[in-house]
Amino acid sequence: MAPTPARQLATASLLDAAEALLVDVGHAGVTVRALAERAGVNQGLVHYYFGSMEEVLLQTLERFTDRLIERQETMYAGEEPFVEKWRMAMRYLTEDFASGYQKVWFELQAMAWNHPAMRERVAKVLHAWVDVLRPAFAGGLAELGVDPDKYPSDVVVTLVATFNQGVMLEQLSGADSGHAELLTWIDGWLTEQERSRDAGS
Amino acid sequence: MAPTPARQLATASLLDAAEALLVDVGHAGVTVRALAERAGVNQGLVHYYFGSMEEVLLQTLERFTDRLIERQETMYAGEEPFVEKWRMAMRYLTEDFASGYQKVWFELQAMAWNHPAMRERVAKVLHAWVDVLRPAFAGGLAELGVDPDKYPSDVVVTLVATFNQGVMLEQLSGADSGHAELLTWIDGWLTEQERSRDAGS
DNA sequence: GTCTATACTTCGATAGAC
DNA sequence: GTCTATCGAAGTATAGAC
Repeated sequence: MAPTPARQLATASLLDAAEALLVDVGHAGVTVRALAERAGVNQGLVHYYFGSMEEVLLQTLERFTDRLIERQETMYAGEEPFVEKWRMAMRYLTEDFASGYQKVWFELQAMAWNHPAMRERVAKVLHAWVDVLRPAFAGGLAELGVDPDKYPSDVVVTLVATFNQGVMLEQLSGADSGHAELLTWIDGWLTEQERSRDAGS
Repeated sequence: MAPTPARQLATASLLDAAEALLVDVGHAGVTVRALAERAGVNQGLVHYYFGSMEEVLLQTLERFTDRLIERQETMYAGEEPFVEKWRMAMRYLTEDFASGYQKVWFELQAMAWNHPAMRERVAKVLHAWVDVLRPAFAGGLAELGVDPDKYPSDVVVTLVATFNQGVMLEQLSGADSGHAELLTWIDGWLTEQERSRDAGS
């Protein structure tokens, strides 16, 4: 369909509303009626523009994960030193992301567990994440003087990516297993690596 | 109510059926009708014994997490050396647990994100997990000769607990970020620690 | 305790006026 | 494109026979 202004406005509002509902009441609460009310559009338009609720949810996942990947790429694309990027990513994980995106992301993942097409998309996002980390860490760890035989960059990347999912999940599930202390420890470890590298050069 | 044989049989069957449905179709598919059919009991009995669907789900969470905690405690309670326990836990995580419990556990967590009482219970389980790991790692890492100033046991515990959740989640979401390689690496690291400890004694 | 029948609600989806 | 009205399916829960 042509992206007429009306269409553009209505679909964007509905997708925004879908995300808002995921945050507030979870994916079970994303119904045609709730969606339309939240977006301030008529119920009939949900089917007029999307055809079905499933399509709304698929496009919500699509749009949201596009942004997720883009944000991740931007974070590691700058010219700052590697350690700064890592620190920024950790801060982002526990601050901005924790305050909303997190819930959207996990509700979408939960839907995907029982929906093959969504599942495939989620898997793609997780892989894309790792693909962004891989080159950044390969260069960054080497620059920090981390021994690649002792701590292979790909192993560290897997650990970091998996750990990230774990942190988000535990934040969402309401458990603090000591993440603040751990992230502080990582921060200290990074500082020490920098120090010993600078002293050695 | 008294735990009559009939009651015992029906409730256990229904809770078993609830777990089976969580695995097969997710928590949205756990309905009164599906539950009764799967358990082979009459629909009316669901309300007769539990009063409401919500109560069924609460008790499903309760019973399942009791088992989760118990299993975790058993795993670290034996007389085997610490490294053996850790290895066993890693194997359990990627083999037995991955083949069914995982889905139940995450569907229950997903329900809990939008349900305060369930959320509290999930948080308690995650904390109980860490509480089991803490003393085991405190003793185990020291015995392995890991420097507690460089790698504080509590930091390692947080990392392991959070990483575990991440592994389970990524397995469920269909992404292999390289967990096999990472777990192999950890295994090798443990072997090396053992070697250098034995050489030093 | 067990079972059937049914009341009541809410869901996704569609038809048709405007 | 927008809106109202409504259909049919599926959900929880309950009443009452057995």
